[in-house]
Amino acid sequence: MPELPDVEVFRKYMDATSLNQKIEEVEVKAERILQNISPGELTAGLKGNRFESTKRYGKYLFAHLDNRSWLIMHFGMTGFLEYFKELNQAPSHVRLLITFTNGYHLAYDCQRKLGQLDLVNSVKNFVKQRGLGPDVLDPNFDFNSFKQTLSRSRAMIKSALMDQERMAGIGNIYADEILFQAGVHPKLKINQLPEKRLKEIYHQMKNILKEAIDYQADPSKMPDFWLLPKRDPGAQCPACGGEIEKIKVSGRSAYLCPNCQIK
DNA sequence: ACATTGACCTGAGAGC
DNA sequence: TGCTCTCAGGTCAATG
Repeated sequence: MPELPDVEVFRKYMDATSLNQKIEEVEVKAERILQNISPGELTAGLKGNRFESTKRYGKYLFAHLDNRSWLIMHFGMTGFLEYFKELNQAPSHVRLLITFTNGYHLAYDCQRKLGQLDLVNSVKNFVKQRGLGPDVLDPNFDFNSFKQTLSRSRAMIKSALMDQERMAGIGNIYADEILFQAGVHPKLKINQLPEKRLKEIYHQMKNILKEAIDYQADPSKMPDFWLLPKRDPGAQCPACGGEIEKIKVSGRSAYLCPNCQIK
């Protein structure tokens, strides 16, 4: 679930629900989610404070507190946020439960516990220390920067798109969508791609991610010509009607149309 | 440099 | 119904 578009949707959700309310209670239900902080420290850092604003960088969500520190959220494979009133409405795998003084709760749910939570003082330092590349939707990340970060690389294009140190935000399924729309086979090496193809990938990358946000990152709202809602071997290619194929690329499942995405 | 594999975790869904 | 198996949208480390 949580690639750049999903995280952007979570960010907006948090803005719409959880800002400017005093945090009354904090419950850490899975210590393993915490990065460099103890449950006590996290609780102390949140309690009595309010979230004032949010920020997203790649697949990370940051919530600014009025004590000037930032709650960092990464969602792993299965994370999401849920705001609700009654505890019996809580989702199934709550790992952090925040209760506001208005009686509502904000839950960070993460079934597989592969997400991460932390508290830091500076987003800039965090991004730097993590070695994250530019956020893919940053307007400053233009075609030249894109080309630059790929230059002289012999990596497979799909791996490069997903490499958070090159550029931050793209994960397995949006990489597949981008390459499908660009008509590029995921295993092609970067140095096998002429500039024209790279331009097409760049263009699709920006558009697909923006549009996915408009669709609330919900596959059921995405257009018929997208591959994403049809990730299923044997499904029909929305472009040519051929059979969608599933292969492994850098250890992950890649879905593609062997007819439309030539090697 | 880059690909691959397995580990980290838990549970949904498929197949029997 | 219940059991077993496979797989999952991420990242990290070890290995070739």
